[in-house]
Amino acid sequence: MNKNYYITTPIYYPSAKPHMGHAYSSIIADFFARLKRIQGFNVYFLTGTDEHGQKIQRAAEEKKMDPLLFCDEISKTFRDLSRTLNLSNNDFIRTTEKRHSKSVKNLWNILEKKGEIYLSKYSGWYSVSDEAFYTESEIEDLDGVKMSISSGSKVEWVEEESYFFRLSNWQDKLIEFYNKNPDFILPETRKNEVISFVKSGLKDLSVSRKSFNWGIKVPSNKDHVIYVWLDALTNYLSALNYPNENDNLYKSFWPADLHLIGKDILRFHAIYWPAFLLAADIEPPKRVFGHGWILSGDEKMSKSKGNILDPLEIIENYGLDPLRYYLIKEVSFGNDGNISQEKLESCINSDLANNYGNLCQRVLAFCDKNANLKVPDINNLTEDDKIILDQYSKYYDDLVKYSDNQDLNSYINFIVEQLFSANKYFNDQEPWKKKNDKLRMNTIIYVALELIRKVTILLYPIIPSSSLKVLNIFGINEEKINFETIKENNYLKKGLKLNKLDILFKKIEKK
RNA sequence: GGCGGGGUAGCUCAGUUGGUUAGAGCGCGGGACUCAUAAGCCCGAGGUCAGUGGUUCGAUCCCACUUCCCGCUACCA
Repeated sequence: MNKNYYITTPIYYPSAKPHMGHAYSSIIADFFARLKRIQGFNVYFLTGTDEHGQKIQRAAEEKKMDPLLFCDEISKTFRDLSRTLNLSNNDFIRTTEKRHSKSVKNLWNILEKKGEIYLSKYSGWYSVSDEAFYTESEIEDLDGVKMSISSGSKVEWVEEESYFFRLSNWQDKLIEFYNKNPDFILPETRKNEVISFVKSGLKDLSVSRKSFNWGIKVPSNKDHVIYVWLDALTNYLSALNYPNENDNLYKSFWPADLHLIGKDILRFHAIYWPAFLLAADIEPPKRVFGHGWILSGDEKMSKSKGNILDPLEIIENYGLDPLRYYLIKEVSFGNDGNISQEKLESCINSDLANNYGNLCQRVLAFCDKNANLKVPDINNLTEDDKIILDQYSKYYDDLVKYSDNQDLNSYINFIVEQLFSANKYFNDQEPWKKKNDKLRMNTIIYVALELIRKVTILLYPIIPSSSLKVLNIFGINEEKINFETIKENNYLKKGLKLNKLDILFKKIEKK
């Protein structure tokens, strides 16, 4: 059985500072990376920055900066964000690195040698900011300025020699590939879009530019730089030391298990990328998941509307784990999600402080007062005890299935249910009325501690640092977290001295 | 214009391979308790499951049409 798992975020385009969308992609990817790790997988989790292209070149020129120095600066803000988000990434790749250009050139050479790339001429309306050509019908004239109708960005007439990738040859093979791999594109609705686009006919794709030079040079023709998307997508290979196919990383982790991306870059990942790879005789990734956008009050966040929720500000004010929890819980994964500060606060108070945090607190405090803060010796388990403890083994296979299907919402719904029932259990058993029945009281404490241990393991991928604080009371550190142990009902050994636990999540005072 | 997804409680969303009283969380009203971050637990109010028609013994779920929202895509200009 292959126990390796390779997951990637998009590499971010550093023309602007990080926003909530970047944070969301990264947090979700980190969730799956951590979840797979505690399930025993050897996980390779990659993120990074995409730094070539005309947009970057112009932005650097405006600041009178060397483009690489310009990228250094902004790439660093993304690297910092990874740390702020507590990402467990194994690598951070930049497309300006040598290992990357080597990899891209190699892929290019293979494609050229196989006749998949040819030199021709392109003319058309080009938008620098969109990095896309538009047909006459896709642009409009506003006061003498030509604009793209769809994106509203300025286009200019470009006529230049360009290399083309024979995408048109791959139409049928792509359809065949999608049919053979029905879960290659998720969610389903995105897959439908891609397939209908491919079926409507693919044109050869321009894969080089002569009009600027901030990029990787075409090996056989220094007048051209390689199209940013062919460049960028290859990062997923470069990080594994491609083209060294004998390298351990490459052998272990390619093809990628999951490219997690936003729906806006689906076409590149679900059409161009597998086409490039198939053409180069490289196995395509196993899955591309296009998640939705994070919206603020039903609208895309924008400066003019003043509804921007800046991830750094939110984290500063509320903490990282609450943001992670909120985004994972409240956004219906795959769909766009509306977020707001009010909802975040309500989520922190109800779910994290009152439900989970208080559960830990009440059980620990009770154990402290009545069992010297040690795992107590227990009596026989009652039916009630067993039923609640066994929920985890009962739904174990489902939980694994949710992990493999990126069914984030079912996964967290299970957790929330368990939190409610753990609180209910403690309530119904009324251990504070069992002063005359120490054994029963101890058993209730024991069961409650086990429940906290189990649910906290499930919570770890969502709120890693808070979960670790809780697992620490049992002496479980990050390396020891094992998903399978949620099936055990007697993991905690009697007499184990428990560590104290501070308040996990402070409630937000209502204004 | 074509294709796809969707319109379910005040809000955010589940769900139903068609079957007796349609679910959760939050919010709201009431109750009993006290180990706990005045947390937790119990009970309740609240929905013509977008509209109309059809198939069926029976439709929120299937079909047709209408309407609104979203995504992908085309054409005309």
